[in-house]
Amino acid sequence: MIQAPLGFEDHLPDRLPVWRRIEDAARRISETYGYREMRTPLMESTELFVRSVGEVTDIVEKEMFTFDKGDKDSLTLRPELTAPFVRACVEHSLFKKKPFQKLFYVGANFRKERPQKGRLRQFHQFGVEALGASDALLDAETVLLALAFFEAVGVPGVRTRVNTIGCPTCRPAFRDALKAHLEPKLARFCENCRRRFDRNVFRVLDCKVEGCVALSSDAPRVQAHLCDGCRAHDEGFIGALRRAGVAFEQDPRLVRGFDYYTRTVYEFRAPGLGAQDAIGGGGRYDNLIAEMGGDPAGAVGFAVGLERVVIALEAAGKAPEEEWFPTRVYVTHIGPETRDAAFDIVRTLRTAGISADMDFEGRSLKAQMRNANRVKAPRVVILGPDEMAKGEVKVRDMAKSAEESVAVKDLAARLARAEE
RNA sequence: GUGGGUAUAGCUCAAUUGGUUAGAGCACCAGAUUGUGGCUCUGGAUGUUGCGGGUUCGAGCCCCGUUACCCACCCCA
Repeated sequence: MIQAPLGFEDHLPDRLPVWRRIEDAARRISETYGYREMRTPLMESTELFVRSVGEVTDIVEKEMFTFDKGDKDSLTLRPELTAPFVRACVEHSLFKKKPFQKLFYVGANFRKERPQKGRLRQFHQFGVEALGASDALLDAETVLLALAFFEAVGVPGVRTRVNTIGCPTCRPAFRDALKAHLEPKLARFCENCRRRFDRNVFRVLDCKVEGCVALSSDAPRVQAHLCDGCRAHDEGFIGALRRAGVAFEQDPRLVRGFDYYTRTVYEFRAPGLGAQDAIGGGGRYDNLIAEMGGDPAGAVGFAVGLERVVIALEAAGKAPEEEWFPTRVYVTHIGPETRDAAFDIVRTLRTAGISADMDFEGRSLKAQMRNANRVKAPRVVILGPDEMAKGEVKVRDMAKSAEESVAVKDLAARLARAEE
């Protein structure tokens, strides 16, 4: 038996209503906040992610699905959508047309990691990007939008953590101070932290190992090293959240994995997700547009993991298995001589915009009725030899168990009325 | 890449200390007076017990290997 590749999942019909609910909410909320949907290719030049996400990140080092390795035209299945969005805006000169763009996406991403709960190789994200402006109110707007989305789909218990990580002006000094502070006691940190020390020292602050948390508890804080611009920005962001009445936690240990983040970073966690409890995350990336060849301009955005939203909903008992039945009228037939006529009726109803279906397996009337009931069709048309001889059919109201005779030529109009 | 766990019907799970034709519920199919759904009743089909080897008179059960999946580490949504 051939099965789906590791970390790739089918979305069977019974599971789809949950996904539709989530995607509909994402679109509705985004548009309420003034964001427009954009779609970009599933593949991009490998170079795009190497330059944006960062050469020494896990994603670029070992998690990309890359084709034509080494080739100049090397392509990679997108591991995230921020960089592609910036690329598309620059490529199509959207910023010339309008320097400020508010865009959102719902789509698939790919990372070649070991799957576990809440982590797949093909996963789906909903995200928004406010590109071309540096107002701290936008950082707050994106947080509010994400929270409105969680509220709309019904994810309970979302906790918001925020932090600032400075900018290229002030971050180097903080990094040096952090390194200087940690270096003397490096040997007492866990193996991972010792590795992080060289790769991305800020991640040491994110370590969950108790010993490391204790060891770094008196480490220097970003706040003490922020430049004036970053400090003012952070205050603007925090102030806006406070005025909006958002419950959030300022966490100096919060850091982000991608190179392009500057200033504001934030993360949403939800219960029930297992080890991967981040349901969404985002922040500001003020240098990415320039790096992609656009005129320097700020941007901010987030991404939400939709599989994790589904898990959170399931954990909260809010994602019951639903079945989606579109058929409104089920047309039964008795004997082969009425089958063609039944198909004609189905065709007519569909043309009139009424969702209709019939049996194609040559089953008994009883079986056809059972099937009509199973697909929850509110009405059943019964066409037997007797009815056909009179040029009429019986229309059965399944809920009322009542039947009436209707001339075939009046059927579409009669059922259209019943649908209203 | 590393560690741990699991593997029996379409699904969820049973199967005495190793012992006969591996069972149940749900789902599926067919019936229960002529051409009529749900509820009920009756009947029916369905398995290479993941795969390969070993021990044994005898293996779903014990041993070894292998594969797949799950969870976790790393990192991230």
